[in-house]
Amino acid sequence: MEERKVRVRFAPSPTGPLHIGGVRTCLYNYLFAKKHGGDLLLRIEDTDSQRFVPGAEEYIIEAFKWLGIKFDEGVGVGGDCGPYRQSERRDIYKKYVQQLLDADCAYYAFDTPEELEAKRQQIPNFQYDSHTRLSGVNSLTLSADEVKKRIEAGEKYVVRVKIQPNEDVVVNDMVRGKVVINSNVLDDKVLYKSADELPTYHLANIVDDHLMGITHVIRGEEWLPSAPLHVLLYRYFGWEDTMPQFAHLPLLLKPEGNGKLSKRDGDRLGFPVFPLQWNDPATGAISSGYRESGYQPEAVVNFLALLGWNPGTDQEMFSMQELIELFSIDRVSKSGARFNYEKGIWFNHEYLINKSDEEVASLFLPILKEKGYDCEIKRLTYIVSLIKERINFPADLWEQANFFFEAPTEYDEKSLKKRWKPESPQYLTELCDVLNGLDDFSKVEENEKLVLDWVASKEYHLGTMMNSFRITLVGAAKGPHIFNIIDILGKEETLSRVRRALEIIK
RNA sequence: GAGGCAUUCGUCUAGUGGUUAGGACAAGGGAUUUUCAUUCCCUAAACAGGGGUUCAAUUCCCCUAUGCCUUGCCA
Repeated sequence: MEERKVRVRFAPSPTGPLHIGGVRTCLYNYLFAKKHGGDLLLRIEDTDSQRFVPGAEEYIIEAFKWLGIKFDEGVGVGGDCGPYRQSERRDIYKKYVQQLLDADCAYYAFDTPEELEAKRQQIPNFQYDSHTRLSGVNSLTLSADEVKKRIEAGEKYVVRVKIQPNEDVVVNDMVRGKVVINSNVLDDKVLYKSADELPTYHLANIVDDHLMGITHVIRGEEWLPSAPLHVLLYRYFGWEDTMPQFAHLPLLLKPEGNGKLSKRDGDRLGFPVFPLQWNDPATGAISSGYRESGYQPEAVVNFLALLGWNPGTDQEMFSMQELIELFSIDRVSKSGARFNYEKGIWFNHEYLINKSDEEVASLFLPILKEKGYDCEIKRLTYIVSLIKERINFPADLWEQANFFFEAPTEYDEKSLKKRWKPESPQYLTELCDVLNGLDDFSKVEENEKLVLDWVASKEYHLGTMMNSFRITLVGAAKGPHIFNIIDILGKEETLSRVRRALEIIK
């Protein structure tokens, strides 16, 4: 077989917001494609007309745009293999369904959902397969005329794949190696439903991957059980020579308890499970997103990349470029990964503190405005430089810096108890005079030396002096270097805060 | 029930037929700091169990257990 250009696809179903596990799947596809100089396509698998949710497609596109994952082809970008929305490919699928029917690899079935449900109730382990298909209402048990009559009368039917019994089907998985399954345990899956004239996932998936020249199918482990069916479908179609290689990724598991990560875990534990905030059009419910929660897209990418893959070194911080260079499917782990969102927070912290003060200041500005304050970017950058290391999210900036904008109106009791001494009022009264004598608060080091020397000459207790001073400015025993604080506050505000505190604190 | 996949510190994971089984997050402790935080250092923490194979198994094989996935006219 000649070397084909790598082409992979991400094929979500527009049934709601994109789950974070889907984001990781797409990321791996992207990394794999770029690593090998190939293409990533976006295909929308909307063959279930029942579950279509408006806005989901736009959401998906916006989410990957935010994350810096670019599609080379597909919905939203175009390409030569379109349309890329399965609902727009009805006619294509019909042709291929017919091919399978003609090859005796599929058959019509008229059993109603109710009849099938009844069988499942009555017969333990019932499945539609080579053992049971002859008891069904289908083109294998009905005469050709009868079948024709029913179809022409508009009776609803489905087309099922006719699985050949008792053959070992081999799936060569890039992550798991050789997986062998006997076709006896496979059932005659529905390939096509006349009700909406659409194929099911299995058929559409194989036809599209083939037509779109997909070389590697990288998807979640939940697909592994149906991979043998897919292999068989390639065989029945006669496309085995260009069948893509499969890679089934380990699942993302709940942070605690059992099972795979779900939306509810996020609600319960307080972290997002979606890349962007999602406002459910039907219920009006709002689900939080990584973007709106203040995560940096680079942090999300980095975090997700390491959940199920690692380069085999101790390095943990990776740019997208590095990930592309280092990524390889054989370093993908086989077992499910618990979703450890605390590590995600750590990544966000790292990315935030690695940003320049100016960048972080620009993240702070809108938050500040929301609080009703404005600030010169230069001054804000200065403030940010003092508190940047303390934050995990941009929103934390306010908590760390609010006292720069709002004078304390009350004073933390614990701090007072520990740091406010009987001599504090006198100390501070005298300190005011000293501060008043300073000509420029921006001379941080110089001022500090002057004040410290003064304290030493008076033989005052430095800790009491400075901590009391801090409480009057901040309202508690916390915050960055005090001479930076008064530099930002300015002489007037500094003195007024001290004086006011002296009146209030008894 | 059936089929499949998996199993190294609490979590994400590295790793090897002979290692003090490594790193990170989280946890605990300490140092630094005029406060808080940061930073730095330290500590505790794992090869699911049982059989083989082998001089030697966490590593290879088998069994068991456990977990997960699938079992829809959803994807």
